[in-house]
Amino acid sequence: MGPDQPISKAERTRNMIIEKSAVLFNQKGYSGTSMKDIMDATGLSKGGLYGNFSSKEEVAVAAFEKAVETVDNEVRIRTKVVENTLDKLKAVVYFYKERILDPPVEGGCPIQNTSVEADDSNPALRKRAIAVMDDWRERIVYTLHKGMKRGEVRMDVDATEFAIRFIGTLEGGIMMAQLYKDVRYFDVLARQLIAMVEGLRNN
Amino acid sequence: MGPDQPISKAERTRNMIIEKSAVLFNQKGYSGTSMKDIMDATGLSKGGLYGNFSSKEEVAVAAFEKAVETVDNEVRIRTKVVENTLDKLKAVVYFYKERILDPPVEGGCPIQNTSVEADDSNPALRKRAIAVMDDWRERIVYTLHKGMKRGEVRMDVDATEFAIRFIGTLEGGIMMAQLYKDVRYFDVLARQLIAMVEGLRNN
DNA sequence: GTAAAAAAAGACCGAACGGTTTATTTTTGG
DNA sequence: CCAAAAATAAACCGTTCGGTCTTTTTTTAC
Repeated sequence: MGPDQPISKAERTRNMIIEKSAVLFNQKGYSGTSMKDIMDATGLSKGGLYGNFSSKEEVAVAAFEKAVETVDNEVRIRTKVVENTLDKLKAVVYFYKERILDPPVEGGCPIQNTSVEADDSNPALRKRAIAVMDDWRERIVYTLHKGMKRGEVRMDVDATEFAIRFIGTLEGGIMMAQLYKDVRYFDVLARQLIAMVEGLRNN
Repeated sequence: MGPDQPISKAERTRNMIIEKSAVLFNQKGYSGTSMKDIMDATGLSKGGLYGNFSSKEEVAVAAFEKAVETVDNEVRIRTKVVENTLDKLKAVVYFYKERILDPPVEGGCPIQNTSVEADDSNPALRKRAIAVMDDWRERIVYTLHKGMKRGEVRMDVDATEFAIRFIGTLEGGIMMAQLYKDVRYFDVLARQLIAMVEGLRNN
């Protein structure tokens, strides 16, 4: 790491706005969150907000990416501490299982929230959601390919197909658990996921 | 069927409002849909709307139940024409596969849309979403139990657990396909679902 | 056909919406 | 410490929000 250059007031304020609004957008959605909500959450005035962002949508996009980064960082902490490919995938499942009712960003999975709201109505947000989803999928694909090289994962596995199944099943479980506010709905899908991961094992 | 009693103008108008607004709410969500949107879609004025409903939320609740009913009717057409329990479950999967990009109600799965938006912010809608989800799950449980009596389904299957897995996986696939607007993402989860259904078979 | 009842139109309400502008304060680099 | 620059406050903009109320039109039952 180089020497940390001084961070301007503007930059710090901008980050604060993003952090606070990320929670709002994740809980109440894009349409459900007003600039007034963000003013209240940040303690800033209209001028303070529009001096740092040029529109509500720009805040929302930055907030979405911040929310994703926040979740991602927490997941990585858990996957980093295990070596085996299968354990890394299981760690993701266990992470969500533990945090489903106390998520890194209040409101649940930002990808899910943004996808479902933006798919029909907000092209800018939808585009970001797709990019994040692509990233996630490709990271799983990469993990699986590495696992094959290490001899931990069967060679006949379709990595992309597995990644889509993994993410889809996980998100379905998140959706149900969020609706009922009951982790047991996620648990059912989590068992399925663990079985899927075990199915990768190279015997 | 008995003689159809005359339907009052009010009742017809009310149904029309519900049908038109169901599409709007399913596409744009509760916060994203305004009474003006509903006025434009129905061709009615404020007076016409508030003469039939007392609030936006009341319209949204009726619209949600209508949307669910619409999807449900179409699914039933497909499940009714097959006899075997496993075929009935597969018919559900095939139905979504065919209609994922041209859904019965524009905007996708109303349960998903309503669940994800309402879980944090709209208790009335969330309550309805839970009720509908409960119904769906219990119907699958009932189907499985009937399948067991008929000797088509293995007796050691946990029906409730299967139903949750089935719905969760399906909804995960719907979410991904809706985001990408690409049925192939659903197809991956659909294959998983078919395999799950086959796993029920009593050999 | 007519009168009562029901339904719908449309003007109207205050509040909230996203966004702009100007004035003031705070930060910044010398 | 100071002046220029940057950041923020706050008044203000036109529009839209959900909802009400009065008037007009349409439906209904006789």
